[in-house]
Amino acid sequence: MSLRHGLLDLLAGEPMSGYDLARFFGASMGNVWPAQHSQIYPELAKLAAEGLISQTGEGARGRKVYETTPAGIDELRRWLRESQPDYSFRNEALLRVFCLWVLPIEEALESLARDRVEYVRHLDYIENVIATRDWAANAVARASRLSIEFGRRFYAMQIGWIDWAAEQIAAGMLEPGGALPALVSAESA
Amino acid sequence: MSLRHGLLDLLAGEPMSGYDLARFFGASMGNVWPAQHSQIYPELAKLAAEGLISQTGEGARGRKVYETTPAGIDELRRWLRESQPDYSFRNEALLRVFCLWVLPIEEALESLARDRVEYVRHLDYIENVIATRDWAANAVARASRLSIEFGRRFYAMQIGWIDWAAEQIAAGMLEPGGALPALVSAESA
DNA sequence: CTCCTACATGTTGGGATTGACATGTCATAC
DNA sequence: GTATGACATGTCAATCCCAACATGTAGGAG
Repeated sequence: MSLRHGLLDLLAGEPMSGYDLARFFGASMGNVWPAQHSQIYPELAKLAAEGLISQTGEGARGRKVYETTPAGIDELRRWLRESQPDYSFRNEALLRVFCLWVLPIEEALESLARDRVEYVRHLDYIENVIATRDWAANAVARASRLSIEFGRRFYAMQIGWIDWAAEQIAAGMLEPGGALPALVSAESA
Repeated sequence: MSLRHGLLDLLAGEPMSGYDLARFFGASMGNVWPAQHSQIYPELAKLAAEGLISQTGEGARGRKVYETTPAGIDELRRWLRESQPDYSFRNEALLRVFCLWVLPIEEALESLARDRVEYVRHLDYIENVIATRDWAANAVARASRLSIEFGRRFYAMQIGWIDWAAEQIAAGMLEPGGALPALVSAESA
């Protein structure tokens, strides 16, 4: 039930169409709550039916522009106040690190190196965004600045962590060392 | 399709039952890939049917102990090699920060303070785990050490970030400042 | 000997999410 | 004029995932 609140937030900051949201998600909120257009359009219809957003404009090619209503803002407020956040998270890249011991050292290092490239790319992008956008424009933009700062620190942290992990592995941390003889796989047989 | 690989990894490290896995998930891998027992049991049945794990023991109360087969290890290896990781992630706590501008400054700060308590708790727990467990025992444990280090840095980073964000907000960053007059909600009317 | 708790494994209904399918419009370049 | 690509909205089937339901066992306390 979080997508709807993300949409309410975005549509409170600036009236937008589903198409805009789908693209905008990729660049901003999509970094903390990804969503495809196939999920966004039905959710917009539901929000509109509940009066939490309203269609305030129409454009070419059937474009529908929505805006969060005062009731929508209140719902956002209610959500923040009355529900406690779910702090759990999924991280597939990290799950892979758990499994890295099944690969030869060289491949494990390559895997981490690929992750590193990804994180550096994110960090560069974020630093560019921070330097380029106008973060004082309105309250929504200012709140976004808080979240994007999280992203900056997050990716910087991950790069540091990858470098540490690679160092550990290079120093022989994952070497079999005689452990787990039962796990010799068909491949190595 | 990541749960299955998490299970393959855990059952390669140590033969376990679904019950063990469900509890173990909460303490280790569950931090990067949460799963309920209602998801674990059917997945174990599927993995067993595919020959990627096999039941190697039986205990009291219908307990079934599974172990990853060599074919399962190979599948783990294939997964790491042939698929690229999905780097996207969901973070509800961060989504909330995006929305924090709808709350009075005081409440926004309280919200961050609650998050901080949570992160400190995680960090303390992780530092205890790092100090207590035997991380040299086997390759699986050594690989886990890499992931838990991520957790340590992740929570430390978040605490630093929260403190920064709270400072920004306290300094008036979210103050309306005349912006967004259209967003006055029913509540403040 | 009974009650309670922890152990242990399942199923089921529903909501969340994705990828593929489907449809139609407008602008521009050729 | 027409082909192409970006714009724009939607649906559908399948999967993922969770909360709740359902069932039964072993051990220990009293």
